Amino acid sequence: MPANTAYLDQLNPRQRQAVEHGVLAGGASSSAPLLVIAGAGSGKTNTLAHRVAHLIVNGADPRRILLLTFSRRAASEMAHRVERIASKITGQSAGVMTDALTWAGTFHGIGARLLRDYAPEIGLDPAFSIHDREDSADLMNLIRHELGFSTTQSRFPAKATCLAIYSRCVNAELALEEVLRASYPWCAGWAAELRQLFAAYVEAKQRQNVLDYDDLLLYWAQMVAEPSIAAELGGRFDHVLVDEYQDTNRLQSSILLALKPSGQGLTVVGDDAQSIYSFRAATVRNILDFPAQFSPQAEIVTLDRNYRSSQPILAAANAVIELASERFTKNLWTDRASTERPQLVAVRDEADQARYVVEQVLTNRESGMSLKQQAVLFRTSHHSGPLEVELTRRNIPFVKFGGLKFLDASHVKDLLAMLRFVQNPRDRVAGFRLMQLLPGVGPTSVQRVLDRMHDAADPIGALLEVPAPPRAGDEWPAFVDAIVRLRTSTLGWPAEIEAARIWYEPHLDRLHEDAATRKADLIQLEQIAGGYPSRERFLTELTLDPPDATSDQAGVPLRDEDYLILSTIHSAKGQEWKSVFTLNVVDGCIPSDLGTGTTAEIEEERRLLYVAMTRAKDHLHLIVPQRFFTHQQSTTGDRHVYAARTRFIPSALLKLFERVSWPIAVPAPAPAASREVRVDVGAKMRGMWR
DNA sequence: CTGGCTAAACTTTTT
DNA sequence: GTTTAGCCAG
Repeated sequence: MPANTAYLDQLNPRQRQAVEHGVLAGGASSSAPLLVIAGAGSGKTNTLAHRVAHLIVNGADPRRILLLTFSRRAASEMAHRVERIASKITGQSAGVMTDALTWAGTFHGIGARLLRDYAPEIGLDPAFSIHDREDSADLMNLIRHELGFSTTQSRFPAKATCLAIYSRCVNAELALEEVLRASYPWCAGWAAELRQLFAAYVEAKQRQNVLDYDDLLLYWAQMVAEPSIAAELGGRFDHVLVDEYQDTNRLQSSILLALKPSGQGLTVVGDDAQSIYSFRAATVRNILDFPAQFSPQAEIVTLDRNYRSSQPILAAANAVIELASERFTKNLWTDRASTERPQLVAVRDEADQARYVVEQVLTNRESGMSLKQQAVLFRTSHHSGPLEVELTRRNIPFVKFGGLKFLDASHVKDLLAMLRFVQNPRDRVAGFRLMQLLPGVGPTSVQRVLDRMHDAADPIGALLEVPAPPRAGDEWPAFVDAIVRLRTSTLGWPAEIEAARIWYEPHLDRLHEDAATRKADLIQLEQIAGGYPSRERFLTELTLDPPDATSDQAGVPLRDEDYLILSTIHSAKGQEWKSVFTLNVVDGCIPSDLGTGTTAEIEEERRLLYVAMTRAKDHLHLIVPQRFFTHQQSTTGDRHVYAARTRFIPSALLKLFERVSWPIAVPAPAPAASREVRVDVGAKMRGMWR
C-alpha cells in the first residue's frame, strides 16, 4: 500500500468498501465480482473514479483496465477524475498513468475498436463504415423498396419503425413475433414480410461492408461466443468496470459474461430507480440477476446517502419513487437541511411557463447564481420550443442538449456522405445520397451505377467506366474526378474535407435558398474535423459520439461564457445543478401520451420524473401549465386542452411541495366597451389596395 | 427518367 | 410542423 492513504478517509464507509473491494497490493484482485447499487447523488462517479485510481495506485496496469460508460462524455470525465485523484495520491502528475487508461468508452465505441482489431480473425473487412440511425433507416428503406413493400395495399410500417423493430429483436435477444406482440401490435400482420426484410437488410449490410449501431454489439457478442477469442479478450483486461448498469441490455450483459465468466475483476455500478432506457431494450434484470450469475456470488454494496439535494427535495423525490409498483432500492437520506420545499408552480399556459422560467432564472442570476448553475429539463425535445423563443428574445445565452443535432442537417449529411463514399465506395446509402445531388440524376440512374460498382471487384474502376447518366452533363465527370482525387490525394487530413466542400458548394448553392448559413455550418464541420487524426477516426467517432449540444457546434468561443442549460431528462442523467426547472409536469407530457400503453412504460415515466427531481441541489421548480394549445389538423383548427398535474404527484404528496400560482395577480383587463374606436386601421389597410 | 407538385400520414427518449 | 407516396409534365 502507498504511504498516503488520506484520500480514502474522505469517503464514507460504504464508498470506501466499494473502492477497496478485492484490491490487494500489486494490482491483483482475488475476490468475487462487485455490484454497487448507487442512488442518485450518492457519489457514484466519485466512488468509481476512486476505485479505478486505487487500483492503479496499487499496481494495476491502466492499459489492462476496461471502463465502460454510458456516453463518451462520461468516459472522459471519469478519466479526468481518476487522473486528479491519482496525482493527489502519488504527489506527482499522474498523466502518464491515466493516458494509459485507453480502454475507457461506451460499449459501442469500444466494440468498434475491438472489431477493427479482430476483423481479420472474424471474416470482417477492417475498413467497415458505421451507419448512424438515419443511415440505417435509409438502407432499410432501399431494401423495403426493392422487395416491393412500399407499394402494398395497406401501408407497410415506415422505415424508422422497421429499424426500431429490428433493433429491439437484436438488443433484447427476443424473437420477432415476441417483439411484435409486446411492442408493435399494429405491425403483427407483417411478421413474414418483416422477417424477409431483415434478412435482406443483414445481407445488404455485409455486401456493403457497413455496420449499424446494433452490429457493434452483436458482432462483439458473436465474436466472444467463440471460446478461444473470449478467453484471449477477457485475458487482455484485469479489471472490467461498468457504469450505469441499469441502462444496459441483454446483449451487453452477455458480452460481459463472456469476457469474465467467473466475474473475477468485474465491477458494475447502477441504480434501478434511475432506469430510463428500456425503449432501447435496457433491462433492470441485468442488475437484479447480476449477483447470482457467479459463484461465489457478487458482493453488493449499497450507497444510499445523498450528498446532492436538500432534505425537502429528497423527501419529495423519495415520495414520488415510493409509489412505484416495484422497487428494489431503499430511500435515500441526507443531512443537508433546508426550509425550502420544492415548488409546484401553476401557470396559465406554455407561454407563461417560458416567462416564469426566464424571470426566475434572471432573479437567481442577480442574486449571484450563474446561468450555468441552473438548468431547465423536459420530457421531449420540442417542449422547450416556447422557452427557446423567449430566451432568444431576452438575449439569454443557452445550450440545448438532446433533440435535433447538428449532424442531422441535410447539408452536413451530404458532405459526410461524400467522405464516407470515398472511404468505402460500397456504402450504398452514401452513394445514393451523394449522386442524387447532381442535376439530372435520380434514383434510377444511381441504382444502375451502384449496381455496376457492386458487381465489380474494383468499385472505383467500375465508377470510372460506367456510362454517365444521360442528363448529368459536365457534373458527372467532375463528380467522378473529385472522388478519385480524394481517394488518391496526398492532401492529408483535414485538408481533404475542404476539398470535398469545394466540390459540394456549387450544388449547395443550386439546391438551397439559404446556402450562406449552411456554408457556415460546413466550415464549422471542418473545424471539428481538425480535432481528429484521420478521416476514418473522424467518421467513426462522429457517428458514435455526435456533438450532442449546440455548444459543440458553436465551438470554443462559448465555452468560457455563461449560459443556461436546456436538456431532455434523458440527457441530464448523471448531472446536477443548484437550481432545476422541470417543464410540463402534466399528464400527457410526464407520463408522455405515447408511453402509457403498459404498466412497465408508465413506471419508466415515473422514474423519469424521479431522475429530473434528483438533479436539483437547492432549488427545484416543477411547472404545471393549465392549458395547452394543440396544433393538430383538427377540423376546427387550433384548440386548447386543459391538462392535469402529473399522476405521479397525487394529492397525498402535495404537502411536500410549496404550491405557487404565477403570475401572482392577473390584472383585470379594461372592459372593451369602455374604449372607443379612434381609428379603423383595418379599413385603411383595405383601402391601400383599392 | 427526373423533378416538381399534391395529398395524406405521423409525431419520445439515444448509442 | 414534417416526411412520404403517388401523380404528371417535360
